[in-house]
Amino acid sequence: MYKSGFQAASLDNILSNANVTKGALYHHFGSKQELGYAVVDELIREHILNRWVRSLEKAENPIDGLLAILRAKEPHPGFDQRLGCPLNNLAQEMSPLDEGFRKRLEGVFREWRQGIAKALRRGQERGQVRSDVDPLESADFFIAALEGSLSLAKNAQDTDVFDNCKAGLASYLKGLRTPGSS
Amino acid sequence: MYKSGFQAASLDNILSNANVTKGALYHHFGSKQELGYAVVDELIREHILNRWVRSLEKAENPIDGLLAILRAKEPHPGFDQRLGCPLNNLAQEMSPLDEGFRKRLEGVFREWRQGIAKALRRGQERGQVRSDVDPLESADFFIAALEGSLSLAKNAQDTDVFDNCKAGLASYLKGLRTPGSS
DNA sequence: ATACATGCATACTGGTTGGTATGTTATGGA
DNA sequence: TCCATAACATACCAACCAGTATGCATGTAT
Repeated sequence: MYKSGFQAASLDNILSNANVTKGALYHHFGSKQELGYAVVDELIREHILNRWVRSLEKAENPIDGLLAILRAKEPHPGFDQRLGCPLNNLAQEMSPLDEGFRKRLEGVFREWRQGIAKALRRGQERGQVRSDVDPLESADFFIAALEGSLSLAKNAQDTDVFDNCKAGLASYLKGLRTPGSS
Repeated sequence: MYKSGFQAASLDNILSNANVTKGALYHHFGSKQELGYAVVDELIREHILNRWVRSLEKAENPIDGLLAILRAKEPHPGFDQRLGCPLNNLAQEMSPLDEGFRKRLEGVFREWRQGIAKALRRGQERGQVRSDVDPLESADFFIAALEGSLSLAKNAQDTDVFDNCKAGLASYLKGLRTPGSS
């Protein structure tokens, strides 16, 4: 139940949905908190790395790569558009309350950011990305704008808002290209 | 306690922090939910309207107005930077769970968006904003990027991230200006 | 002064939560 | 085959939650 948030999702609910009993859970995890940490480390982090970092390492052009991920933003199991981004959801909820969560989630954000920045830097070396672009700054802004777009879309339930935001994101990315390169 | 979220903030806690007893609360509100609705309608909505809509109506140049609000984003009582934006916090938490919350919060977002779009349109009439800009699209993207920036900053506890995002936001806004106008 | 409603305080309740104690089954080594 | 341990299941508990019942002031109209 990553619809109602971590705190509001009761263990009994989680357990019955997963067809697991409480004994089994507490045999593997010491507390609900530990379970949450494992979800961050093994599910959310893996998803971000797969989708944004590893995929960009193979891309020939970072900007085309980012645009492609953006376009394909729908079809991923368990990542419903109307429920927002699990990484940001958890971060918003738990960061002010639990330093362990905050540190883990911050780490994921940092890996994400570094992955994009690295790809942009490679793009600069290849002459695909404008040389006056600060890769880290652009990565931060891109992630912020994307997460914000997902947040608004989650709230609005209206595709218009998200389409507008996606258009804005796409044109931001295109503005990073070296002028005249496609 | 708008640090722990609406659900996690227990009534007993809220009441003791406000030096109010349960009898007094339930004399004025029928439920915790009603109290939450009132907070949205009378505190959060008012704040957004004051800061973003009414202030832009008076501005001579919408882009300068937005930049000024952005620069002054700190000193407002009750709106701690490290706790994020109350509007977005509540929206993230409650929108998927309570349609009443969602509708109210969506309304606030819509008024915000319309306020910015209207200001941009006025700027276009005055030749301050590029005429090929879609005001609604730009307003959506700006709000999304801003909320995303606040989210990341809340999580990172690191001013660098927010500074990067603010720089991105500012340069986005400046890109909306009519070329050669200031 | 009395009657009555409004505004507030306090004590309590039924239900839910994370967590635990204890019991049962499966597994694998000797 | 036997037994120790890991893997699970079930029943229970104390703490906490939103909400309520009841009591007590205070103000006001008659």
